[in-house]
This record gives sequence, C-alpha cells and structure tokens, in this order.
Amino acid sequence: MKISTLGYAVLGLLAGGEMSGYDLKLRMAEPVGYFWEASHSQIYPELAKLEGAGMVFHEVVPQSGKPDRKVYGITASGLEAVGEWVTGPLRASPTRDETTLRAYLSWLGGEREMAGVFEGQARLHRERLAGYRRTERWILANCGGDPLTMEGRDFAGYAALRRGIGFEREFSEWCQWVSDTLGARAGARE
Amino acid sequence: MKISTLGYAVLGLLAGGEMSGYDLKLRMAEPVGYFWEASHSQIYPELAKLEGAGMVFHEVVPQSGKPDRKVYGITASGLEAVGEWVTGPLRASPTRDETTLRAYLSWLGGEREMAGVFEGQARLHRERLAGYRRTERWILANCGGDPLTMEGRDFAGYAALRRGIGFEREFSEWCQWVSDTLGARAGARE
DNA sequence: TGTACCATGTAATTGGTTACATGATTAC
DNA sequence: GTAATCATGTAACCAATTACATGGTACA
Repeated sequence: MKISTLGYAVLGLLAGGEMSGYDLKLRMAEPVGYFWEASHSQIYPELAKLEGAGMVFHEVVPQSGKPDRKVYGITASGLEAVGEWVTGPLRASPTRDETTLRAYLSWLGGEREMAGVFEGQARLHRERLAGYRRTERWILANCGGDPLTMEGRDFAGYAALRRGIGFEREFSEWCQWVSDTLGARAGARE
Repeated sequence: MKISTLGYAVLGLLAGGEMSGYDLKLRMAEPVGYFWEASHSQIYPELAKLEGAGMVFHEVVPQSGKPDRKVYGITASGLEAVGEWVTGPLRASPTRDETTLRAYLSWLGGEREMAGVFEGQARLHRERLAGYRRTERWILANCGGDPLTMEGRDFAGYAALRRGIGFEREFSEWCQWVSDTLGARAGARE
C-alpha cells in the first residue's frame, strides 16, 4: 500500500505518543515547526486508511460529558514504515507561493495598493516570527542555554523551529523591502 | 466565473505578451522567480477555460515542419481581472514542506542517514541559489548597477528573483546546519 | 442567546500529478 | 537507432479544501 506524505506525518506524530484524531488535528492546524498542515476532514479518513493497512490501531476511551475519544497508537510495521521513509530519497517539491507570484505580477497593479498588500504580508510573517522566537526562548531557558546538547526528539523539534525562524525572518524582511520600495515610488510620483 | 491562482498566473504572463500553451509550459516548468509551477496537462485545459470566460483569445499560427501553434493573447476583461486580483486580499497559504517535516521526524532515522538526506538537500538548494545569483549578476550588469532604477515589469521580475535568492540562501544554510550537526553526532558516537 | 470547545465523521468539488496518445524533425 | 524538442491534447487518479452533519458542555 502506498502511503502519502500526510500518512507519514500522522505516523511520525503517533510514534511520539498515542493520541486521538482530534489531538492530531490540533497539532497539524498550525505550522508551528511541523510544516505540514492538515484539517480534520483529511485526518480522520487517513487514520482509517492507516488502520486498514495495519500501521495504527485504536482504542475507544469513554468520557463523561464529552464525546468518546478514539485514541490511536502506532504498530510495529507502522514504525518500520516511517523509519524507512524518513531516510529515503527526497525530491524537491513543486514551488508555489502566491505572495512571490504577486510580486512578479505587481506591475499590473497600482504601486500604492501593491505596497499595502506587501505591508500586510510583512506584518503577518513578523507575527509568526515573533511567536517562533518566543518558543525558542522558552526552549533555551529549559535546556541550560545550549540547544546542541539536546538529544533525538528534542533536537528534531528544535531543528524544525530553526527552519521556521529562518523562513519567517527572510520572508518578512523581503515583504517589507518590496512594500517600502513600491511605497517610495508611489510617493515620488506625487 | 471563479478563476484559480493558476488562471491568474496564466493571465499575468499573457499580460506581458502573447504566447502559446507550449511557451507558458516552458516558463512555468521551473520556479526561476515565478514561484508558480504548472505542467502542460494543467495549462491547456486552463487556457480553454479562460477562453470560454472571455479572458483570453487565440490565433492559429501554422509552421513548416513543426506542429501548428495556438498563440494566446489577453482580452480587456482578462486584463481587468488580473489587475483587480493582484491588489486584492491575500490569505496566508497553507504551509507544507517535506524537508522540514523530515527534520521534525529525524529522530526516527539513523543520524548518519539523516545527515545524508540533508546534505543532498543542501546541495540542491545551493545549486538553485547559484543559478539565481548568476541571473542577478546578468541583470545588474544590464541596468548600470542600480536595480532600484528599474521600472514596473523589470522591477517586478527583480523583486521575485530577490525572493528566490533569499529563500534558497536561508534554506541551503539551514539544511547544511542540520546535516553538519547530525553528522557530528554520528561521528561522536563511534 | 450565542459562541466556542470537544469529538467524530461524510460528501462535493477543486487542484494537481501521472500516464496515455499522436507525429514530425533534429541532433548524437 | 534513440533520445530530445516541438506542439497539442485527454483520462485516471490522488490530495486538499469547503461544506454538510450531529450533539453535549461551558462560559459570557
């Protein structure tokens, strides 16, 4: 059976501990370091598929006042599958970024309006960056200052976070540069 | 009629000059600044759809020895549609990057093998970066050294290229850092 | 009274990839 | 010969988004 990238993401999260589809949804709702978003309408069918393939199993946990939970865990063959995938060949995924596309086509819009579009994007990515930096400060405080002493899972999480920080820093600075440049031009035309 | 992002990308490219589906395919095959990839199997139906909506038109240009070309141009309403879209509201697109996901799950694979995965990615993105830098040197040489004097379309292309350079620089450096860190650990365990 | 959270799912649709299909020309 | 380029398209499939669907609890 062929497993999709989403399937491996789910297996990888379950390898770190048992959780329900709802828990998975919460962890994959925002890209805080995971860089793989998914909604519940994708996760529930994926779990059913993985269970059919013997990669995960579940147990129904009744709750009082709240709906029952289906708590999923990973099987031995599931663990083997992620372990092989994670070191396997990795192709460059197709590049699609609407913000950069808009920059490329920015000559089709007014300078002042375009500057506003990029100002908004700059703000959004600065906010994400600030969030990631807060997380990093928290991690550094809880490991004695040197993240390189972290082992396995902790280092893996930190590495993904570093990527988030680098990505959002570069992206927000670029958006600001585009906005400032277009804004200055609009101003100079008055 | 609702136009997809691919549709706007096609309209935007046609706004810069008439071209065939094949030409569009060539320009969207690699992300050199455009940051929106597409294959011919997506482009041809999209052109037909846009033509049905009156956004583009075509003319058959016969050739000797080669198949006939269908050369597409943008209509007034097509130009109006892209112009409105490019300054319109822009939502943050979902984040999905398999390389970062692999870093997050790297504790599931052997350190030496994981270091190899990131070494490969580092090389790939360094090569793309080098290609973009060559393009930038060529542009700077052809505009007298100051890219900020560029107007409209030229500046738009340069802005997208700057994004490509920033993205690949950050990405390749991060991949190298992950690879080096994991490699040093694998070495230290001997 | 309304909104958000918990918790599960399905259905319809759009977007994108891979494979199928044709046929002449040019370069190695 | 055989691969690549030119030039067009369609069909089957997979991945992802949006909308539909249910129902109790907590909080303002």
